[in-house]
Amino acid sequence: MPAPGFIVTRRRSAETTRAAILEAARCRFSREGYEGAGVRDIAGDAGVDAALVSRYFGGKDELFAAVLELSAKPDELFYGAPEEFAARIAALLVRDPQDDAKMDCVLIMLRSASSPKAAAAIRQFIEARFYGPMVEWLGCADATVLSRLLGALMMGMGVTRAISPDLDLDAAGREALERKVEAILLAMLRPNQPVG
Amino acid sequence: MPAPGFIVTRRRSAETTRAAILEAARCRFSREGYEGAGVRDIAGDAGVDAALVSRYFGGKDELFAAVLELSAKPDELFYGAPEEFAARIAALLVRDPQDDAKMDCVLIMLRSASSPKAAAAIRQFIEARFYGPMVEWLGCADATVLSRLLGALMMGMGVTRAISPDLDLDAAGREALERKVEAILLAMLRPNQPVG
DNA sequence: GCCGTAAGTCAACAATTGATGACTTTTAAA
DNA sequence: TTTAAAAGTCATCAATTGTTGACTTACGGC
Repeated sequence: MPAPGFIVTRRRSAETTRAAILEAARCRFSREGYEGAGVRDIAGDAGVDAALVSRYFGGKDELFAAVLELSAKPDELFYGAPEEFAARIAALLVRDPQDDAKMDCVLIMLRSASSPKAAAAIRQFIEARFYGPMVEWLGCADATVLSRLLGALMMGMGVTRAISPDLDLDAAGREALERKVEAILLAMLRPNQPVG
Repeated sequence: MPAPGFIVTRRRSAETTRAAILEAARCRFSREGYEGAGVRDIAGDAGVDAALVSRYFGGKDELFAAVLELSAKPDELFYGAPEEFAARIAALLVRDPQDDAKMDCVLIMLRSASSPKAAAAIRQFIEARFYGPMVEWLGCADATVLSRLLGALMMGMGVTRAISPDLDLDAAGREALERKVEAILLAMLRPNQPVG
């Protein structure tokens, strides 16, 4: 806490502010999408001038691509045995707080999918960093087809929670939904077993 | 085809142009979302001046709400026995052309969910015209919870096809995916039967 | 045929957007 | 301490947004 009359100011460092902009952009993009998030808002959150965004990243497009690259952590999603995967992802989709960074890439994708400017970056990112690792983890013959099904449920839950974070359910309802999501995920991975 | 020197012009009618604006707006909103679709674009598609949008509907917000109200045809989605429902919806989600009006409400919802301006209208619409009829059709005890699961898969497929209409699959892959979606839908509705 | 009114057009508005170049401040090496 | 480059700020640009008011055109009852 500085004495009265003094102000706290961050030490000037290109790397630090670059990271601050990236973090603020990740937050804004995941909440408001590519179109909705303004460069001034992002810069404001990062505590820097809006001009620095264009300076450091070349433009909003490149910033968006950089955020996608940053928030791409598929190894945090696709691993483990089917049972463990189903339980973990179900908890992530239903229970986890919305601002959890793990789901950010999904949120960013779906919130920006309708923007023509972001579409190119989105498509490339999805294929390389979402479906790709998913298919590799699945490993089975129809992995590509199956990945669309899995991805749809994950993105769909993302949309649903984006619209209303508590899913318009009480605690018991969310608990029940988490069980259902877990069962369905497992059913997708093991098509020959009952869901119940 | 009019002779050279003559132009075709629509007969002046408030009702007709109102409908034309609504149709153009439905199309644009479902493709570009609330923020992405401009009033000038919509008016251009409808073949009228942009000023008429504000004139007839009061503003972009009200136009959006009117489009939601227009494209709300839940009775075209939620009916039939589980087997028939699963087959029909699977075809709709995987096979149908993207510009089919039946899925427009889903597309509009997900493409505009991130816009604060449209969020209020979206939430109200979803509850009243999507989850409501779905829960009523389901009829079972945990219908509300189940509706979130069903809705998530439907919206997720919508997002997926919004990003790449052909799902990045060949014809055989789409056929296989449609079977999988059908099986999963049925599994959601009948949790005690195997998926295979 | 005339004319009031509804329907449509046009120009312009204020606000916001992303981006740029000139300028000032800080930093760290010499 | 000096100084040159890096880092940050500011004012401003051009484009686009939704919206409004004044104007012009076309329709239908008299």
